[in-house]
Amino acid sequence: MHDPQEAFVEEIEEGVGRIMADIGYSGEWVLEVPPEGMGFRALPCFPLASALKKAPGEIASDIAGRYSGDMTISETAGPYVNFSIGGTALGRKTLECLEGMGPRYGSLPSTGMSILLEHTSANPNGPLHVGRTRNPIIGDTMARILRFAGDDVTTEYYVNDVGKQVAILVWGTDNAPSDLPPAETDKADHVRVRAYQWANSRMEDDPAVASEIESLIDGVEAGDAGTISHFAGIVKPVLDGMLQSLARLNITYDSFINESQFIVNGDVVDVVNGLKKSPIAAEEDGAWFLDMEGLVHGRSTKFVFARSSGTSLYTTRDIAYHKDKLARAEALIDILGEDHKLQATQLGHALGELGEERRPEVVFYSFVSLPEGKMSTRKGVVVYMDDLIDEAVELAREEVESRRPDIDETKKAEIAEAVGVGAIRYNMIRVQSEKKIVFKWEEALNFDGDSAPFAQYAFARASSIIAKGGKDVSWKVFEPDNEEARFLEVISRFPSVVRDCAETRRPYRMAGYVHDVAVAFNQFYRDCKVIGSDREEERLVLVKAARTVLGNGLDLLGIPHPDQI
RNA sequence: GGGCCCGUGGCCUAGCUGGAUAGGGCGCCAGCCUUCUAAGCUGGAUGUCCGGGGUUCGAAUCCCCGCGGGUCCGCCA
Repeated sequence: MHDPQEAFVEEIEEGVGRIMADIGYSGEWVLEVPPEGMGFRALPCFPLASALKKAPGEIASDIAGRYSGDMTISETAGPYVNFSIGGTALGRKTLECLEGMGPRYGSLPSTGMSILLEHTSANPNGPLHVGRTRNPIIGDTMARILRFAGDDVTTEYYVNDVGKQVAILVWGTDNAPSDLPPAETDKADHVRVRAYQWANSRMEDDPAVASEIESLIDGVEAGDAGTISHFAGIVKPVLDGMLQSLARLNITYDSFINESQFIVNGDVVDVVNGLKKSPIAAEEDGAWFLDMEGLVHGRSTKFVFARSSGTSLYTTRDIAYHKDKLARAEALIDILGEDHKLQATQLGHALGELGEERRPEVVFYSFVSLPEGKMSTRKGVVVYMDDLIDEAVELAREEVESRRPDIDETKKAEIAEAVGVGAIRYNMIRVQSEKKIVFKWEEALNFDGDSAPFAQYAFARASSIIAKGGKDVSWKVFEPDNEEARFLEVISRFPSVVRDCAETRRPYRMAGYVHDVAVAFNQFYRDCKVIGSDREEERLVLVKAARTVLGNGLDLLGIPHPDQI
């Protein structure tokens, strides 16, 4: 019902399993997806050779000879047994799933698992820059995929409203002269980052400023209500500005939680007291730490959780936050930059010391840098996300202007926005998260090939054919010809790709699949005339299938897909 | 000094639980718009899979040693 490939895979696995028992092989074996044109699944027989004391080729032909299935057939190919699906069974099965699932094709049944996924959580001290964009894009895409794969997901933004960066922002906002260079927009994140940058340079020059900022932090740490609400008043507009930019990328959150909460409600004190009881806890000059000798590597293995001054640390608050999250969901996923790797393992051990069995699962990503080096909001060496979006939308706007002079201005603007935003999201998600990205304008603004516009364009083509068909296309199961079956094979992979992305927590693979579908559809478009052909009704169903899968795939990537582009 | 991640044609990238000719994309060259949107399609050139050892019937994939890049090892966040 959900996955057209499932029944075939099961039949092959059962059949092969029986043969393995018959020939007395109890070792490992796996089915793999063979290269293009060699069937549906393959069984390499090399691993069986030494156990059975026979040549792989001989074993392969033996297994192929013994195999029998209702829907699948086997064939020897040297040391491999290749399994193929007889006739058009896969195509028909795919059409059946499409008919049964309709617009939800690709989604998986509910797992009943509640997942709290924390992402972004950027300090609210200025506009998001391109480097900070990778986190929300990975997080939001992951959330969309997990939901589609049946998990019950809540996304959360942990607002750092009490840290040093924010204190610098607050001091700057309170003390900045009125003649600071004005921002190019009136968005609060852009306006107030000027005060933040100014405060940073003042702090470096003047120790008195540094100590004023320190005392602000102490006020918050002490749980002083006045200081906390003063902070909140300054942070709120900045955070709103950041959220506005994220919303433009179709990224929103189910929940927000303030870091200050854990100071105010006493959770941090509980964590500190709990950790002090740990057998690996120790005191040194009035500060408390966990000695993680043997658990972590580096110059120091001490994990400090209480300062000699008695105030808490970011990491301690983070432990309190994770305990809180653990109480709210069955599983936790955090999206973090690779610079947080050590902290994540320290956090895990600390939770263990507090008697917590579960651990947050972490998806790490490497940084996005500029060709000239690291980005820094403080130094102003940045490409702001807002500027990148504006630039992408503007470029898309010029494209639309020259390609589609026929449509009205509102429509053009809508398409430009969709293409610009899509290009950015696609470009940021398509690469495996552990690879670093060097930001280059020409790549970020690429509208050809392996890009969002490529897939959006295919979607629009599909939409336009259906519109031209003139009537509602209803799903139906029919006998596909060769070209059609080839296309349906790509469509049949969607549910298993969703499962793979969700289970391995690798959202970037969805981008690759969407690209494959667009390529397959473009070929189908070239080879198979739809409107006016004698297979018009059947082919319209395939176009609808393409539109459904492309649409759902783009939704999973958070990329808009207008019907015309 | 130590830990973790990355290193694939000029550029970006998939493949990495070892297996059938290393997939894509950008760029380059040559074609295709009286045919459902050419942001498309077809064909072509371009690869010491960072280097060296090892394990194996077989290594881009596993192990060891290097090299290059990233990142971390604060009573900062």
